[in-house]
Amino acid sequence: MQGTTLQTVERHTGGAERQPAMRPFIQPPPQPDALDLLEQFGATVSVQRDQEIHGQGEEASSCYRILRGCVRMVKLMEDGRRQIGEFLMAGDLLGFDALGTHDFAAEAVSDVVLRRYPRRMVDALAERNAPLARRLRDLTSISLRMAHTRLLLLGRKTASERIATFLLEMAERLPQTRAGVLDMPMSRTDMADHLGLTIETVCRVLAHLRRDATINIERGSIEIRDCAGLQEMASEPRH
Amino acid sequence: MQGTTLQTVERHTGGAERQPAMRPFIQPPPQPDALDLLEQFGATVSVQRDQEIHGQGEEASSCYRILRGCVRMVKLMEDGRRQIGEFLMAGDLLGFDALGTHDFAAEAVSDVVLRRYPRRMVDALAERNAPLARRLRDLTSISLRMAHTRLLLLGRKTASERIATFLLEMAERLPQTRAGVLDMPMSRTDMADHLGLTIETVCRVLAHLRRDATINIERGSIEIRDCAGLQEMASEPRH
DNA sequence: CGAGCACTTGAAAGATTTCAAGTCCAGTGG
DNA sequence: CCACTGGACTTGAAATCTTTCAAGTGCTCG
Repeated sequence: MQGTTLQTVERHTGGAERQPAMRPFIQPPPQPDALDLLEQFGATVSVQRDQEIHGQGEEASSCYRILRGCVRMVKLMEDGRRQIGEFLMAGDLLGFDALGTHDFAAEAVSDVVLRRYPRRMVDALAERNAPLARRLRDLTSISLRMAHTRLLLLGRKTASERIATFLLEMAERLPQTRAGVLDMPMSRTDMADHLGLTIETVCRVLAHLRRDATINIERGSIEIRDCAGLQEMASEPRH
Repeated sequence: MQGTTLQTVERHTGGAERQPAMRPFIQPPPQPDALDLLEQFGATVSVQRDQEIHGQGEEASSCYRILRGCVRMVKLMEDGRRQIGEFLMAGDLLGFDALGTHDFAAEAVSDVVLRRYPRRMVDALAERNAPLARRLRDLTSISLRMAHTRLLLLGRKTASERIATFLLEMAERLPQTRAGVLDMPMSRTDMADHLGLTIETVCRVLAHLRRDATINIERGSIEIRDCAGLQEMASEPRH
């Protein structure tokens, strides 16, 4: 299904392979994880920037763990309007919450390395392993919670609130080389399609934040200079 | 937690109780369902219109099956902005996809009868029963799929498209007394908060559809007269 | 060095919201 | 029984936020 875009780098047989050593801030989870069971069925694959990992509506025959890079989950309308459900980063899981087919297409925002597991195996193992089954359910619940949070953002927040919320979320999820400096792998268009805005509105709000000295904008990265200001602007929902 | 708003009508001990006989169009699922296991731990409760079933962020100690009536899932912001994640109808399940705490508050749109199950039991049974565990995971995946569909609606669809999509969705989910006539238990405000619009915009779009003879509006119900027209207007995403 | 693409910025247009009246109905009390 | 009140719903007009349309900048790649 997704064969042409994926280049199998290594067909793995041994134990759990961890993150590449180059990014020391991405720690493997120290605790044992029910998902570790899957490791023996994993294969490491590379996907180039803008290549599709799987299509929308495609049968969910694999799921993935992202080892490196950034992935966008994309839904398209007939006329080209696009919604990015979420961005996935190194360490995130992809497709474990699918039900038969993928709700979104998955595309590489940057060059991506991921570990692929056959869904057939995942389901078979879960059938006989209650902790794994539980873990998978919780994983899906976590995705659901994130989607619910985003409903409020898209339904009720203003453009500035959306941008502020997004920046804070990225600050939590992205590896920060220097304090407050976020590598932003996605384009302005991607941000816009994630936040339900146009690219121009994204630019304008970011420009406004820059003039405020709330953030600093550089090529491919954004520095958060006034985190508290952003938090105020984000209008988080009642806890 | 949710004690004061819920009135326990019956503490049940026997087998699966089905829908009340008054609404013949709500059929109990004929196939056996892994969830039937829970039935012996269920209790039937009634909740009056506008009463809370559980609060937002509250510990998810129970889950429910809706036997009768309509429930809204609500998220509030500090300043009162409100997002309704979804409406749940007779036959729908509530809280089975929660993770520790409820993402939304659940409120009765109309008088509601539901069957309550202790989550502790649900989890305990799932631990020892793989089909049930699988069923619960699939349930959560279904919720997630619906949320993902709604992200596109809120992020990218116009007001008319949102209304058309909503009406068609209700047409599929609501019991229809007469062909094409939908009992709409929720207020315009509820619809607006579900669709990320204002009440005025909802009214205006509905009025426009009425002038078009696409729908007919009555007290508490809407008749769909041109389903194909609505489908065209809804701009469904690529399949 | 030129082309192309991502990004920015300004100005005008437009969709939706906000503000303001009304209407309609159900329930209440005289 | 009927007027009254309040809430849900409608509708119009003005305001506003965001988008659309247009240009222009700057960087990267060939």
